[in-house]
Amino acid sequence: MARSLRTRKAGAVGLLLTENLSYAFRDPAAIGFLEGLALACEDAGQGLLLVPASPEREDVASVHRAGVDGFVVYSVPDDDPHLAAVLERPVPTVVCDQPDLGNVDRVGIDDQAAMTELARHLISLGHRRIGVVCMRLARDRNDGLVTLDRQRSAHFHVQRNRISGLEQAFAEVGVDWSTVPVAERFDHTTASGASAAAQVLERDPQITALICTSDILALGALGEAQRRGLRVPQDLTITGFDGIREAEQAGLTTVRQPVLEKGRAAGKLLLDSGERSRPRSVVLPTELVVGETSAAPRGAAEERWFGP
Amino acid sequence: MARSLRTRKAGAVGLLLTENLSYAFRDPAAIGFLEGLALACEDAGQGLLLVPASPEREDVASVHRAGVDGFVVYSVPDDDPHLAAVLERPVPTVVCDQPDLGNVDRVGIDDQAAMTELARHLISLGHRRIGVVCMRLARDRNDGLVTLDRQRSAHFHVQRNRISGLEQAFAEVGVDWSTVPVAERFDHTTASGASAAAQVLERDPQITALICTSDILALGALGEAQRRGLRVPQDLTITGFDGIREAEQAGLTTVRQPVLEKGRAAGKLLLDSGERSRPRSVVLPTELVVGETSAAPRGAAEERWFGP
DNA sequence: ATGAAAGCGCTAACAA
DNA sequence: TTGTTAGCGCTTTCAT
Repeated sequence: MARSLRTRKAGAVGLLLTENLSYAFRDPAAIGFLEGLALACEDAGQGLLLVPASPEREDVASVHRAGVDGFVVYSVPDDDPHLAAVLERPVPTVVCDQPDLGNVDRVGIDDQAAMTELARHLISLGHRRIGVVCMRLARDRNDGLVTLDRQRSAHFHVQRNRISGLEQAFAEVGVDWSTVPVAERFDHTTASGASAAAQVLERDPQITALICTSDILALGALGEAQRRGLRVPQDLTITGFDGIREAEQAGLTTVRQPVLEKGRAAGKLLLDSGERSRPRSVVLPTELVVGETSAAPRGAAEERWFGP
Repeated sequence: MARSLRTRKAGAVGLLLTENLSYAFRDPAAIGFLEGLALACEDAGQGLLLVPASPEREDVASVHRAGVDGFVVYSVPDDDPHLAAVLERPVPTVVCDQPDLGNVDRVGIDDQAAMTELARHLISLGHRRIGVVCMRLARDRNDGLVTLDRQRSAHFHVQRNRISGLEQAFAEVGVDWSTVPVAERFDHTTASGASAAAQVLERDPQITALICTSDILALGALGEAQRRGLRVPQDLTITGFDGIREAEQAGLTTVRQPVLEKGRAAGKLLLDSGERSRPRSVVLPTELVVGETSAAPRGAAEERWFGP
């Protein structure tokens, strides 16, 4: 410690993720991101400190005491006190999946464009009546249907942009977004996906497509559909987001994002000592993956045969 | 840093694993262990520092400079300089899957007994002519068949004990261990499992069972068997070790060990401030999982019908 | 060359 | 209560 104090080097990178620590090893997308970040760290001979910052606790001390030379901030709400604490520290920082803060390096994808592309795929199949299952939108727990206002003021950049990408695409074909049921879940688990899917289907049993903002949620929704005797994709189209291995195995229609590269890019940006003149921004490409869980709704298929 | 220096508390636990850092997020068994460790850390409000210590580098500095209140050492060779460096530091330490060092806390399983149980299962099925695929046995790379001497002087406690459990069980039914081909691989990947399986099968095409010391290796061996047109288990029995999800999905016969509990136990032991009088040792239970990749060899089956 | 001393930024103990 | 000071263990600098 004395050495670090004197040399002003800790030899480690801090990772802030506003989840329980163990989440980093439970969520496949997070694991991929961390593998990439770890790759960058090992190349530079740096350690990787997972900073505890559970969403419940307001305990910012862990950020202050973290012995690190810089921070990577991964997918936290933009009003998170831990994030504010990180930005107060005079060390380089890279934020991931965050809005542009103006003065720090950024890595991310174009969530809105990616979701718009997915929406257009569904629209071209004929879907007009849809439902949405999304992750936590703010720091408070709100396991239920979401008002328009809450959607638009969501503090998670990723969720806000994915939903707004959907809204935009569906607005182009005349869908009134205020009629679209959106169910939010605090915990990112397949159980959440299942219960949220159930909630949306109860609200509007006529939907032909259920769009989930993550693969984990979509896999849960898939289970719920099966439980209800709904065939996918004949009776219901279900889509995810992320492109995790489990989704691929399930044949899920989803958006693939390069999670490992995202982590590696964040690490490189942080550890690349030079070029710290102005904030850099890395936007990685995404890819629509059309699997076996999306198809034309039955009504649309009939329309094609019998005319409108 | 100054705070940590003054209070003599870093607020973090160090994890030493002699692999590239990113391995922690690539190997399912390691991920499970880390999830458990992270659970223990988050309960105590502690961070988790992954200390870089690649097997190639002899760079012990990362251990010295790590700002941590204690170390968990996971599956390193017993002669690893990083381990020695950890033991020199005056902080509590818990070793995992290591031989009894006498003066530090330990968490592990009974590898030898677990492997003996697996061996007895195979023996009862009638297997006598076998081959083995194992992980790295020492710090040097030796991708090839292993001499008896190298097996016995292996520096990885886990591998040494698993192999010796096999030897012991098969010796009881008259198998001369020096005739059993054992292939070692430095990298722990399915590709390694495949190439090692190929090497063993080329050395002795008559073997009826291929015992792998990890599920990852076994999954690779499964692929190699398929490539060679060998049906599993009719033509060849293949077994693994660990009980990872992927193994379960493949129906692999294996030994399940509670990796998450192992991590959690290590963390609890380290963070449990009291009771530091004498070194504690936690041995967790294992369970033989008989899947669909083990069956009686064809010769044995015929013997049963036609008599010896 | 080798050795002594200052100081990194904070906290804990002590003094007022 | 509030204010002051010594010192955590190392490195770096400066003097011998």
